[in-house]
Amino acid sequence: MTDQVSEQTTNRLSLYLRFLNELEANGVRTVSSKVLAAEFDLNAALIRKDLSHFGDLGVRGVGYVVADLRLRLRQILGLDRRLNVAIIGAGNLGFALADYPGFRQDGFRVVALFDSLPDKVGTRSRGGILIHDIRDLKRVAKREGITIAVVAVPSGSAQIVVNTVVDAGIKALLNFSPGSLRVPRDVKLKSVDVTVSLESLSFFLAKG
Amino acid sequence: MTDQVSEQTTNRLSLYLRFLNELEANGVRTVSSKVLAAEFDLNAALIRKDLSHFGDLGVRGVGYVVADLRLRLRQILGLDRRLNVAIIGAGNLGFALADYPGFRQDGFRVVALFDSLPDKVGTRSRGGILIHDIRDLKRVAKREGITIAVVAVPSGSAQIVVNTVVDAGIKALLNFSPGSLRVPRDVKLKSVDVTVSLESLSFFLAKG
DNA sequence: TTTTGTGAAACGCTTCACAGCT
DNA sequence: AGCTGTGAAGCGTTTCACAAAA
Repeated sequence: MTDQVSEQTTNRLSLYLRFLNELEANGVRTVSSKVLAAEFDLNAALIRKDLSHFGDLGVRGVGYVVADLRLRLRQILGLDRRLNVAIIGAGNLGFALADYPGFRQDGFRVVALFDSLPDKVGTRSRGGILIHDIRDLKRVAKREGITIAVVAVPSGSAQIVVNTVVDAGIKALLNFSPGSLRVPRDVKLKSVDVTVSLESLSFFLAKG
Repeated sequence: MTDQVSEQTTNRLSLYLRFLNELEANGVRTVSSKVLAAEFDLNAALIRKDLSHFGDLGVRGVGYVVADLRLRLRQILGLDRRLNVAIIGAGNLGFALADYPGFRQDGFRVVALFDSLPDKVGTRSRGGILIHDIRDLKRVAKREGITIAVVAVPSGSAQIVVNTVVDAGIKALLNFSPGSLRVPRDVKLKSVDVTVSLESLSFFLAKG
């Protein structure tokens, strides 16, 4: 078990977990790979393969016990502990993310905002998150136990900000700035590129 | 040419285009697949394959003429015309996206916000985008020539909103709400799931 | 009988390697 | 000589199909 798990598999584990949360809330006891497959428009064998990476989680003839699988997935995804998140960039997007209620549910806690503008430093988001000076990132990250940084700054300063984050010892980054960014191999960078997504939609429209 | 182009290829075309914009601004005349490959940490053959789907865009012994390739990519991606975008959900994220300056650059124009809350309808975003009643979506979409909708509403109302968007005749959707959504086969739905991204980072941290 | 777990087959994407053009 | 365009090989992911378990 736990050989090498692909990114696509881990992304799907997240989706399964979300659905299991719903099922448990609705009092559903067990669920089969077939039901999961229907929910996500996937092949049932794929779901069984995804889960089989982590041991024999199911029961033949029955399916998966919702409560057990849910707990196990939370463990696998590392959600069975607090994850403290910093948001870099106190612009519109940074504020929106800082106050996004979806995070709290899943064990993520936004504990600090960072910006370089003196006017912003010391003030708070609507939700009450304090804005720190980006120069204090390393110190605050240590003190607050920040393990994930969300980068929401203009593309011009993205690489410098990423370097600062890496230097602060943070190993996991979610980036919203457009453009190519470099990180050391032991650091994980995930990027959300809204322009790329929109242009992909435009391509779809253009080709009929 | 133009057989079946994968999503991954179209996503990369977007990246190439962004870099070509930079190169042209810097007065660079030609670029090779090798240079593009270095910029994006890809294999040069992959870049040539991506581009070869659309005809013989390069010159042997020389590379690609920056200005020509840039124009051709804009055409291929359908960016050689105005693309009018509606944002559904006038919350923090909706506002942030509505006023995001990156869109305007690429030919995307956010022409309307929509919400269901009477207090919001009739007011404007900081950037001046008018908030319409979601019930007027079909009418406004027709009038304004909206071809892309960005869905930024709470997950509970996402499917209903998506149905409304589809009913308004919009064929391309970018969704920011978590959860599975259904659209007809002739409609393209792209989803950005921030929770899935964060959980994927958490998995990375958890496994060391 | 139902449903999992899993080798083997199928598929799709990426890389290799080189012919062909400038 | 340099670089593209591309068939073939390589590789990773998904699907098939079935033995094994409840």
